[in-house]
Amino acid sequence: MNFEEYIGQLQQSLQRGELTTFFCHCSIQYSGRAESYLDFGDRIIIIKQDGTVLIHQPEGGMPINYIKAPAKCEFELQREEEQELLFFQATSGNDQIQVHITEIYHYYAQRLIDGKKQDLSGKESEMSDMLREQPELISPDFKPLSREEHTKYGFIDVFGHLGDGTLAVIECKRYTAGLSAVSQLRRYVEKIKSAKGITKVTGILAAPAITANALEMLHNFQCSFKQVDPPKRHIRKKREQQKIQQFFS
Amino acid sequence: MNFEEYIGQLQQSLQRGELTTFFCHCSIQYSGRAESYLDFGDRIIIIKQDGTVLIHQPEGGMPINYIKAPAKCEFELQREEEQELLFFQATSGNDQIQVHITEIYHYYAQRLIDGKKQDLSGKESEMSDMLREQPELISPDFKPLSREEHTKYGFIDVFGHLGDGTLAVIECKRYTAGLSAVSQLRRYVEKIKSAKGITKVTGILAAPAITANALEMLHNFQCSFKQVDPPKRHIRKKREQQKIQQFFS
DNA sequence: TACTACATCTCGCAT
DNA sequence: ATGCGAGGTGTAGTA
Repeated sequence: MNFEEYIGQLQQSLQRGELTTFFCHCSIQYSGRAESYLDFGDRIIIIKQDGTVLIHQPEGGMPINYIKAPAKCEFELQREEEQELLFFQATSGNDQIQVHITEIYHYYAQRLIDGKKQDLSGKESEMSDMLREQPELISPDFKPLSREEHTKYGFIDVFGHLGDGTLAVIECKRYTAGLSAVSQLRRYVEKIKSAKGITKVTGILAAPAITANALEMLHNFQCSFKQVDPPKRHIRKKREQQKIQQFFS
Repeated sequence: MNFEEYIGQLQQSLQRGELTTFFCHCSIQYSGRAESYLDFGDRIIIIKQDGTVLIHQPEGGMPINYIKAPAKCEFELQREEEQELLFFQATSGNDQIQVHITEIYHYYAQRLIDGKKQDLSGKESEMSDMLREQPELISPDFKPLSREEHTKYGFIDVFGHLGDGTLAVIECKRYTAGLSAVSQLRRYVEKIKSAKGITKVTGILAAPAITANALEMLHNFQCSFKQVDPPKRHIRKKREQQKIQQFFS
C-alpha cells in the first residue's frame, strides 16, 4: 500500500471512529506547552476514538509524544528531496505535533466497544476512612469530628480533638511522607488556627513512614508523626503453574 | 487463528523481542500498590520490547492498566463454563495484572529499531536560567549569586541579594502558582534563615500568574510575587493548507 | 539507594 | 472555568 492509499485508509478509519494504530518510521516535532524534536526512528502511533493521539517508542512506559483529545488530525502526502513521505499533524488547543513518516510497516484500525469503568481500591481516601472508623490508630484519646473538611484552602483528611481539648488535624499519606506533606499539614493547621481563632491546634501526619528531613521539620512545628499502615488489601493469590510460559525473567 | 496458535505466536514475538500489540475483548484484574477490576470490554494491549505492558481503552489518554518493565509475561489457555479463553498475566515486583481474553480481534508484532532521544525545551530550569541571566526581570537591584552557591543550599531555583543586602530566594513556576508553590518557597526561605543564621531573607515567587489564595498566603509570610513570563519559545508556524484533511473538528 | 521536585504531568472533584 | 490535591503517578537529578 502506498502513502496515498494509506491516507485514504486513515481518513476513513477516523471518520468511522475507529481506534487507529500504525507502526512506522518517523520523526516528530512537538510545539505547545513545551517544544521537542525526536529524530527518525521506529514508533507506534495510536489515534484513539475520542481523538487522543499517543506515540510510543519501542521501550519505556510513557508516550514520547501525545496530544490530548479531541485532536484535529490531518494527513498529507509530501515530497522532499526526491523522497515521498506521509506528513501527519495533530492539533489540540495550542499543542501540535508534526510527524514525518517515511515508512509505514503496519496499519490496523477497528471500532472498539467499551465504556466500562475501572473499580479501583487502595486510595488515600480509604486510609482516611479507616482512621475515622478506628481513631485509636492515631491515639487512644483521639475523637474524630467530621468527614473531610473541604475548604477553599484544601481539604483536611481527618479532623477531631484530643482528650485535652486540643484540635487535631490529620493528614494521611499512603507512602513515605516527605517535606511537601509536612508543608501541607502545616498549612492546614495554620488555617484552622486563624479561621477558628484558637491556638490549641496540632497536626498529626499519619503515614507508613516519614523521611528524616520531614520529621525534623514536623517537630519544629510542634506537630507529630504517627506510623500508620494503609488499609490491608486482599492479596490475590498469585497463579503458580508449571505449564505457564515465561519471558522477561 | 485459535487461542493455542495465538499463544505460540505471542511467545515467539516476546522471545524475539518484538513490540507486540493486540486488539481484544477482555477483563482485567490488577493487584499491587492498589487493586482494581475492569469488566469485559474491547481494549488494545501493548507489550513493549523492554517488557513494559500497557492496556488502553478506546478512549482516554492514560493506560487503564500497566506493568512497568521488565514484566514477566505468561499465557495460558483456559476453559471456563464451556468457553475457551486466553489468560494473560504480567508480573513485575509486587504488581500483577491478570487479563481474561475471550476474543482476539487483531494481533501484530514487530521488532522496532529506535534509541533516539527526545530534545525537549520549555522546562522550568530554562526559566530559572533566564532569571539568572536577566535578573532585572525580578527587580532592578537584584543580583543573582553563582549557580555553584545555588546548588549548595539544595533545590533553590535562583538565589541572590537585593540592593539593601537582603538575601532573596526565588522560586519560579512556569504556570499559575498555587498554595504549594508558596509553601515550597517558604520552606526554602526558612532553610536559608536557619542555615545562615540571618533574618534578612525574603522570598520571591516568579510566575506568569498566582492564585488569590496563594497571593494572600505569600503576603502573610512577607514574601512577594513577581509576574514573569516563561522564556519565549520559537513558535512553529502552523501549517495552513486547504488540501489538508481534517477530522475531530 | 533514598530523597526531592518537575511534568507538554493527568485526572477528578468542588467552587 | 479555575483551584486544589491525589496518583498504582513517572522520571530525572543528586547525595
